[in-house]
Amino acid sequence: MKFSFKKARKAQEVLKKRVKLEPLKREIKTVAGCDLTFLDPFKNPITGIGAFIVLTYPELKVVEKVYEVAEVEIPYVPGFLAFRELPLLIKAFKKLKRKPDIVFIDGHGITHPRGLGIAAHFGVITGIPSVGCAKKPLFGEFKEPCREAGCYEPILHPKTKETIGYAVRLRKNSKPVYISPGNLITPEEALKLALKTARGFKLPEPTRIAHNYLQTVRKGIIQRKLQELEGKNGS
DNA sequence: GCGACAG
DNA sequence: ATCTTGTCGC
Repeated sequence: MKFSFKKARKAQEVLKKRVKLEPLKREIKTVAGCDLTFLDPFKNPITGIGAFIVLTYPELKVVEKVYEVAEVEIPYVPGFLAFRELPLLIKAFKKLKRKPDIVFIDGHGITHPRGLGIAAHFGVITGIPSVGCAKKPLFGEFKEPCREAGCYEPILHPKTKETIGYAVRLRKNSKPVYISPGNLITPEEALKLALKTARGFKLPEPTRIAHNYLQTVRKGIIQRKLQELEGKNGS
């Protein structure tokens, strides 16, 4: 059965009704970051690797890391990233022994054409508060933040003019990141959390550490494959 | 109709 | 979603 983007769109419209932009209910003690890459990202983006890391908050010390490998079936189409990446990310998430109080996801939360980017989608199906952190804008209107670290500008919904997220500069002269609530958090709380988990890099720590960890895992898997191949050939 | 388009 | 190398700004 072929994947239907028409049905996926319908699913997003239904799930969007379950997004709650309400203040956090619990004190944040742990923050997770996650990321997904492929063994061969540009030539053959099929074998995916998904990773989750858990950090203490506000100290930002790593307390757990997990990863999972699986074939990714659905192609990437802007606006439908969740259908491609969420199945593997959820698999990795289930391996965590300590469930985090909140999760940072690579990609948008509600700053999405149908209000349900991957971070909002994750938050709705897991019931865990989530924040979207994207490296490129997708939806909404905003002004360029000033060049200093900590500068930000609201991202406004084109029709309602409501604040749905923030373009935030976490490092001086770096490109901004695009922060928006996924679920069970307000735009202002998402902004505050992004600023408080920044450590002078372009990306907030949960996202940055998850990305670094995944790079290490990916290189390890490639090395291991090369070693196996070498043993067979006796070269 | 055209351009833009998270990872 | 990657890698490598060089260059530039802070």
